[in-house]
Amino acid sequence: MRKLLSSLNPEQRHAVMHTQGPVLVLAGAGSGKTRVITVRTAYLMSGGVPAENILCMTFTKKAAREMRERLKGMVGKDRADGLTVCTFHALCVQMLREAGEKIGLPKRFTICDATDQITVVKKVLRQLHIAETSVRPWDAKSAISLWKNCLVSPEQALDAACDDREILMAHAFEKYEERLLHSRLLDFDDLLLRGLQLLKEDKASRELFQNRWQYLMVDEYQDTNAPQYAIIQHLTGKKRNLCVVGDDDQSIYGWRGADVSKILRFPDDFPGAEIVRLERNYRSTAPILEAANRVIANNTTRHDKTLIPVIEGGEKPRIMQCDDETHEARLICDEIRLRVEGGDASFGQHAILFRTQTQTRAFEAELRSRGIPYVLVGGMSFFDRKEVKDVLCYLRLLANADDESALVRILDAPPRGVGKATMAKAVDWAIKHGISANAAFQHSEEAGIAKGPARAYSELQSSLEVLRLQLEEGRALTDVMRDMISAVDYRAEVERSYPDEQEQMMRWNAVMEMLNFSQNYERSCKRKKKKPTLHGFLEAIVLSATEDTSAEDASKRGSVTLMTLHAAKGLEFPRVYLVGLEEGLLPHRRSALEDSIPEERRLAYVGITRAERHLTLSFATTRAKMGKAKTSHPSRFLFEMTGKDPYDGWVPIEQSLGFTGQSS
DNA sequence: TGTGTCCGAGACGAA
DNA sequence: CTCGGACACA
Repeated sequence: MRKLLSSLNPEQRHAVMHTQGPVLVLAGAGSGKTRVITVRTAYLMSGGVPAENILCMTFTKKAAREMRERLKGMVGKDRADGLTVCTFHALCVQMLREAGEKIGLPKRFTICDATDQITVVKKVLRQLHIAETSVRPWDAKSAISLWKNCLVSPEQALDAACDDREILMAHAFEKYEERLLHSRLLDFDDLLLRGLQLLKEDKASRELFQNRWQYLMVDEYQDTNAPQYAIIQHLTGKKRNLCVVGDDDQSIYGWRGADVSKILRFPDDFPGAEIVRLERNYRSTAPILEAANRVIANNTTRHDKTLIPVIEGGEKPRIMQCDDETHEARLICDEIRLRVEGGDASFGQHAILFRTQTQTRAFEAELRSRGIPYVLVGGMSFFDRKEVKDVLCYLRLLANADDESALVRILDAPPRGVGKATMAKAVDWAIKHGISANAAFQHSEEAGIAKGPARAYSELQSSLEVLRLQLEEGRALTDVMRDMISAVDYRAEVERSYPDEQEQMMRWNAVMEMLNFSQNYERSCKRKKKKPTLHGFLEAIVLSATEDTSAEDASKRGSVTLMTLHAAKGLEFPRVYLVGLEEGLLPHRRSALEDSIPEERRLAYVGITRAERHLTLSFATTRAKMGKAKTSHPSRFLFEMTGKDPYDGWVPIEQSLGFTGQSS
């Protein structure tokens, strides 16, 4: 422990050793904020605080995983296992599973993801006779989510609506909530809202959890939104043992209702709070920090601070001009391969960061064709595959027969004689009577559902019912799942949809891979002496808390990391490629309309400050949009960074390859 | 009423 | 290029 403490600077040490009462750590990127949390946790434990009484909260699962890894290294695996290190959402699920019935939550709710939200939104838009051309489902989903994350009710949203579009979306919001309720679904935002409701309304639960988690730590506090903030308030009991760390320059979740002012208000919320500032950057070289400082200085409303480098020397960031996204990917992948083959670096030291998920495609193709190992973070690429989603939806239906959005998805995969006309009738009737579509099928005749489809539907449900009973009797999840796949004849769907035999094989392999997942889940439950349940399995997947991280991390160590800037926050890599620095992409096209250029700038800042030694910024002069090549212009952030026209300062492609630059 | 195919519009970020 | 909706056919 002494060794850990002596590795900190005086300010960090102060924050670590100030264990009683509220502490605010305000600091720039790379100044060791997260280190404060982890060492503080170890310090608390060395002082006799049981691991079970410590709660560390993060915003992304990646950050949670990373933090847990670091803690394992400090206090050992066994003691780290007792700690609660998770995202706000995972925390809420835990609380709700334990005590959700206290606030009247249905016992068997299912969590739904963004795709399901869109499904539900589409349905309510149709119900309200709103054309999808006037209100795009995706936009309505975002608006609803933002409302919920700002603790705005449908009524309040309607009151505050100032144009037709907002009125329509507010109406959709109201219906959306109804539909979710009847499907026994909770979306991600509900997890926070219900978690908060539980803490607020049920005194016993509140005291239970306050007592359990006597020491709270929150990473990236600048990203807390209203429900998360209120959850922290309620969990922090009279003892007020709360330590938050954050940086206003890294606030990148405005679209999720995060409010930077909360970090500034902390001393008012928690009078007597100890405030610690960390200003020295231990992560990056001076030239990289200079670029970061220059960009972020263009934001006007911020705490004026400059990152002070500890590491001296180092090479300047490079700017790379490319013809198009394929060229960009090719150059970067070639360079990575050269570096690794030359013994200069390992694959695991490289990260490729981008603004949008669609940018992954070109990189994945190039990496794969070179046989370079890579890990795609956050994109859930495996779970996004159609066949995997289908299987998951069957599982959801198994867990919750009322789950409408799962039902819609698999009803005709494979076709079984009940199609969308029937489904529409069932849903109409369900909406009219305030019940689920599943319940409406029980009243087929009244709902005007023809005999044939009605029978086909009940055949589906009864074959699922058999499996449900088997689960209740304790049959292993993986076995039930295997039977389910054959009971619904999913193989037929794979064969029907993909005439190409090789593709068929790949798709079917992915389905089989799901069985491995459930087996791993069962195994990890056994390790933790928990009972494996279908609900638990689905939650592990939707929250991506799949405990099989050791395998993932092992492979990651030797792999290039591909991720969005949002996912990259809190992480660091020796060699970073920040790609697609173009107007319309970073800053994103939408940000101009929403008046959120400063947030885009912070996003760029986050990207730059991930780099430890080498930073490469790239832009393409043309980029394919919707299958067509469009001209792109270099990002204003490149201009801000260099103080001159990007075209003037870029490193020619020839030089960016090979080993022309000095290496430190 | 269910299924197959063609065509047209379409992309932000995380849990 | 990739999804989902409309439309034609069974």
